[in-house]
Amino acid sequence: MVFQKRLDVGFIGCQIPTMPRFPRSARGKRSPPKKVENNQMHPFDLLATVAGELLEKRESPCSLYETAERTNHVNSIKQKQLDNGSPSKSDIFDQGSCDEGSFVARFVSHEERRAASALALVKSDASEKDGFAGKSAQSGLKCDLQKLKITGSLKNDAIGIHNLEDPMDLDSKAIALVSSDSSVELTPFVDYHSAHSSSFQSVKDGAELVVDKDDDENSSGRTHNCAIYSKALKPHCTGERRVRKMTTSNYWKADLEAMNDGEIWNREIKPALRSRKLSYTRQRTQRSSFKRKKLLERVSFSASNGGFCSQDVPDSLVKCDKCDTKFDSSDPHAHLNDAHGRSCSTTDQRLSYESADHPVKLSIKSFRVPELFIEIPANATVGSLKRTVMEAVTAVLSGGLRVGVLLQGKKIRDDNKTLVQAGISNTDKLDNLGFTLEPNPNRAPPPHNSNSLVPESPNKILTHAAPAPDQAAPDTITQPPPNTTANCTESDHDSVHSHTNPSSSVDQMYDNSKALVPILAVKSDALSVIPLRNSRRSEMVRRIRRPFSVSEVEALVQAVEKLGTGRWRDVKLRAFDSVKHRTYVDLKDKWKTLVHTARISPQQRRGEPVPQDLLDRVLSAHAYWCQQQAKSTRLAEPFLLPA
DNA sequence: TTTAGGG
DNA sequence: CCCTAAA
Repeated sequence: MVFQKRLDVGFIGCQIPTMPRFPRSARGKRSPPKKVENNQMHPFDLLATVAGELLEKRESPCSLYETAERTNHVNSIKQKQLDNGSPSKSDIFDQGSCDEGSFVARFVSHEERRAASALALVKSDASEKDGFAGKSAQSGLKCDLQKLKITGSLKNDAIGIHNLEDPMDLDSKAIALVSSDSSVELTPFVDYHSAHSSSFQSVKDGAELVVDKDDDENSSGRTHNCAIYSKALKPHCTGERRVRKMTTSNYWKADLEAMNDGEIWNREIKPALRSRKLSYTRQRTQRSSFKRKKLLERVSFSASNGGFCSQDVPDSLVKCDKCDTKFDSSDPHAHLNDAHGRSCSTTDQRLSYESADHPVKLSIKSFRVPELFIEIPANATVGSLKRTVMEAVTAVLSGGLRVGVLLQGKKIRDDNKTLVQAGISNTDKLDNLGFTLEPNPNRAPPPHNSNSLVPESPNKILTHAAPAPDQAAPDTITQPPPNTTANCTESDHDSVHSHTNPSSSVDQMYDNSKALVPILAVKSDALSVIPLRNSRRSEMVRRIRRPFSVSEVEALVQAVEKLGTGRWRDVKLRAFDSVKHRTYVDLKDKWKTLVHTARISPQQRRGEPVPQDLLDRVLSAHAYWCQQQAKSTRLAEPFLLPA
């Protein structure tokens, strides 16, 4: 059985200037690299990367050069999406509401309107005391928020967000471009947040999420989750129409639930929402994932209803002082300006820039991933099919991609053309602007977890379905949404290639084998760039979590009762010899947790409950073998015994 | 490679 | 689950 499908990826919005102009050398340094943890994150990486590239180019002419000197004056950035009719509704952030280092993410839903969401990011750096000090000094930890407005264009159905942060602000904040790969690069950003706690609260209609100051990662991560799954990873085919009608939060929640039968939601997200404190394990797990998601979100949220907007704002609307960029926050139409008082972005889509000096703003509604060629036994389970598809997608996305730019169906190959020359700066043509993700012919897909992937050609991935999925291992997040393949066929060409942004520079970046992800650097004032594809990194994938089933526990207990607690290799061979994903270390760890579980009250236990009798056996066996171990130790080293 | 433990 | 020092 062969499947050949195209998957739609993401929803990315970006704004790019018609001409690149920011020297990388001027960017800040990057943070130490970290490993990637979930292979399923690759798509995110990819998207984040692409978005990052695009975003990198979005600095407005006016902001680029002043960035350096102004950097210290800006301490926070705030993005807001204003509700169409009631902007005040989304005005939950104000300077006083956020402590230093706070991170605010929120989603605003429009019940009636289709969807709009926004991510408000607020950050401040304690180390930056300069210009910011003036305002923040008195309030101590309060951060000076740059009010950025985002006006969601509700005309369209697409879920979208206009990312209207003032380019200037971004610059000032120092956008760090990092490899999505290495969570590391994210460090500046992430660490910053992790240093603070964040609360996660749902507002009123439940469609609004606020992540404020706190162990960010969790909360923000959750938030990002939606970004990732709903806008990036989730294939369009799931039903764009349906999606559009959902509020952002509902959307991602539903999305998560849909995928893997809600496993992610139930096991990861929901619990997280319920409890602010996650086990270290979970935190770690989510951390890296969310970091990436967070990055992606930063950029992807700029996507709007597939719209593209740009407009000049009268200087009178802008009050620009040397240190702060200000604009009327009450105005539903965001007006951002740079130090020169020039408006850098707004929401009116009617106007467009024709001049090469003006930035071209666009949003990428979605990316079409390269065609996948999958071969899987007819008797394979749906679950395995899902995994297979996911693996294929992951392999493709992580294997190196290029971005192709299509204008009115024609591929723009000349990377050196300016957007103006290519006709991309013309608003009218933007509707016909599209982006595609293409396998990078120069890069073979990286080794993957599943040995089932076999790159066939630059455009195809031949996937051999893994044998029968092991029943003990529940499918997890590596699976794509259930309806992925089913609906993919429907994905209309338009939705895939429609609006997007043009950027001849994108290709160049990929040519350089560098992928960038924009993040708001906490400390560095400059932009940092980190190569995405660390040859090695892609290989380092954190294993997926596979909770032990009761039967597995039973087998483990039985084996340990027989062999003892110090012979994990034997236990493995005895009881889990055929279960490849359970290593002796896993068994040892599981035993450890079992012992712990058996010692705590039932109320404190989480996850699938383990029969008490089993736990009793665990305790007795553990006690017995510890005693045996002690005895043998005593015999071996009698002199070490206490008198 | 295995164990043993901390993270 | 990950990471690692030790064995």
